[in-house]
Amino acid sequence: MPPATCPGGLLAMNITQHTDYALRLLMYLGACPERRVTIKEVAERFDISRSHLMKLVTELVTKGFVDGARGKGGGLRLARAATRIGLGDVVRQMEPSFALVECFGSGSHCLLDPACRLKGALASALQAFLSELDRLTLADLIGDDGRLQVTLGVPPADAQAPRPTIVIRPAPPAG
Amino acid sequence: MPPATCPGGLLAMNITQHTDYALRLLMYLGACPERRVTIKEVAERFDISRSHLMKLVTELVTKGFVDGARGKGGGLRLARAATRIGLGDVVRQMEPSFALVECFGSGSHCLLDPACRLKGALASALQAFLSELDRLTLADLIGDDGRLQVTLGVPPADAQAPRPTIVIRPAPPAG
DNA sequence: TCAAAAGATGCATTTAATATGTATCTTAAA
DNA sequence: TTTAAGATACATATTAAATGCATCTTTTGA
Repeated sequence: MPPATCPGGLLAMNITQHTDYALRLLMYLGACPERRVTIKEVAERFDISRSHLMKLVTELVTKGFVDGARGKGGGLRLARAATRIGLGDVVRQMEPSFALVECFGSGSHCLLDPACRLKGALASALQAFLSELDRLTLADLIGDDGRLQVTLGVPPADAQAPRPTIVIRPAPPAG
Repeated sequence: MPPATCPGGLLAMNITQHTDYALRLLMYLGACPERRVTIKEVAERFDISRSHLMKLVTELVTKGFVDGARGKGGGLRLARAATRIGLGDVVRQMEPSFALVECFGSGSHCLLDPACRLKGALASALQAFLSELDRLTLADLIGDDGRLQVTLGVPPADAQAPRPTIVIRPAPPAG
């Protein structure tokens, strides 16, 4: 008799820092919709490596969440309005294993196998998880009271990126 | 200004093989409630290493799901009826990061921080996940039609462990 | 009381996923 | 045509998960 293992194992349910940062980046971009934000800026703000963030950005661009522009004056911005970016979609796209849940729905052969009631149970729980996220969009995370901008430390909407050529620093960096 | 990171990162939502096997083991034990099952038997049946399974068993015993007996004639069985083992509880106990969700409920300081609306959103989604699992017990996974026994390849209820050493055991102390 | 069967414990190793870093290339605006 | 940006590719480091091995303890039954 073959071992009673389930082919392919169970659900690899996993929200990694990858998705974590993806959502934060989207929040950051949504918090300053009037300009393009550079990867460098976000990397410093989030205190993660630029190259690391770069991969994430590339992925978000590929998947249609972010619009990136190269060259001088380039940078990132949301590819569409924050109200049209569903949290469930982001998670599903960033964590490929989550998208697999769909195949557990009706019609899957695994539900017919009594040993796979376990899979079915976990799959429906995962559906509940995603459904809850589907109720929210990026706009819900951002809010409209400007408090997120303060927390993230993004410059207010009217202050353009201050890039003075002649800098006078009265207080030397005490570090 | 300090980096806009969230202390402790986000939720590390993660169902590992650890929990996977834990649930399967419990299903196996629930499928043959009339006898003690040895770790060796289950390890062979699931085709995983004995030592690996051993650690899992120790944990399940510590957490009160499994009753293990040492010595000759020892083995494992469920610590209580399958109807009284909730799937949500198992997941919460086996994946410590899941239990942390509770602290995101009302009263947590993080919900007051607008930047942490993200945490709140994920936390409520995770609650939905666990609530869905809370609706089921181990008994629901096992069923009562004996099909799981066939799938797992456990001996049927009336056929005692075939160890023909010419032992005549009229009524083994089932407690 | 001793031997064998079982679980318990501790540690070392392997493996795989994540995360990070470096270098180079491409694009586009000033 | 220089410079500021993102894109790509590859190498490395870090960490968690999984596995394996050796040894100890408990308990039963001969």
